[in-house]
Amino acid sequence: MILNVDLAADVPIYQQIRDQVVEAIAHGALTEGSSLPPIRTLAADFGINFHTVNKAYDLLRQEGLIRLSRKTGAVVTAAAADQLIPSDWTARARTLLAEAVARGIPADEVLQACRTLLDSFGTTRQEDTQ
Amino acid sequence: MILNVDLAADVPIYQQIRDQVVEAIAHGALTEGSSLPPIRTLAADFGINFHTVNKAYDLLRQEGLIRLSRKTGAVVTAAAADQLIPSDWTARARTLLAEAVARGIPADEVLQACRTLLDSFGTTRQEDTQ
DNA sequence: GCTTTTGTTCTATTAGTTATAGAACAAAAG
DNA sequence: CTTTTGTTCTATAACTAATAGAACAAAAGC
Repeated sequence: MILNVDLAADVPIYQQIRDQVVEAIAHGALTEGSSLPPIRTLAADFGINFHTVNKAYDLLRQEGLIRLSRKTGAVVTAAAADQLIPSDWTARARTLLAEAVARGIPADEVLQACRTLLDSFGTTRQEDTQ
Repeated sequence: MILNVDLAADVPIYQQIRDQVVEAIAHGALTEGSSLPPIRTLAADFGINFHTVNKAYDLLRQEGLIRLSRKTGAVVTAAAADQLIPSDWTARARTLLAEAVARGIPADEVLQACRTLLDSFGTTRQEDTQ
């Protein structure tokens, strides 16, 4: 699990941590039962305050992606199978896809870019650790 | 052009305005040369401050989607053909798609949702105003 | 010419967010 | 009993979002 934070980016640090954990779960780099580092450890590694890491973990807990407890720390939960796509996700996707189309990028290119990204998530799972 | 703002939403008002204009351009409801309402008019319609609308329009101008001038107001610019997908767009798409996959939604369902959204952008253009 | 309309720019204030800091608590492992 | 861990509290500084008011400048319309 390699995380990076960019203190100068316009994305908040706690959001960057949250996003990278989400991507690691999608890639299969983090699976059910995987442990995340203790908040104080991760904060020390990044040279940031532990409250910032705590905020990122708390957000992931609210989203149901990890569970938190004393001593066992932060553990990735099982993804419930056959989930429905939440309407707020669709709304955010609509805005993001519209942005590309409004800029003049052909719809089929946008869809291909999505396909490529989704394909990249399937390539780092247990069976084919490359 | 019908715009709506939700004062209680966690998305900033100026961002909501910007997003809806982007989606209107993607749908073809706004095309090259279309005029947006004057900032004071739009602000009065929503019951918000004109500086907030000004911020949204300024953002759209920075993105190259509209051009602003006194008296002609805000006008939608032509989308440059054959644009490349910007890397920051890909990064945001990666995070959004990863979020769906991490929640247990199958990749093919996510891709189908993207396809459906992209298809919906093509249905309101000049040739087939339904 | 004068008024109106329009975007633009300036200062200012209030409320909320982000990140930091320090202290303390509580549960559980060793 | 100590250490490790998440959790909770107060506090502060810097930044963002939204509002408010004033004023400016260019161009249209009369």
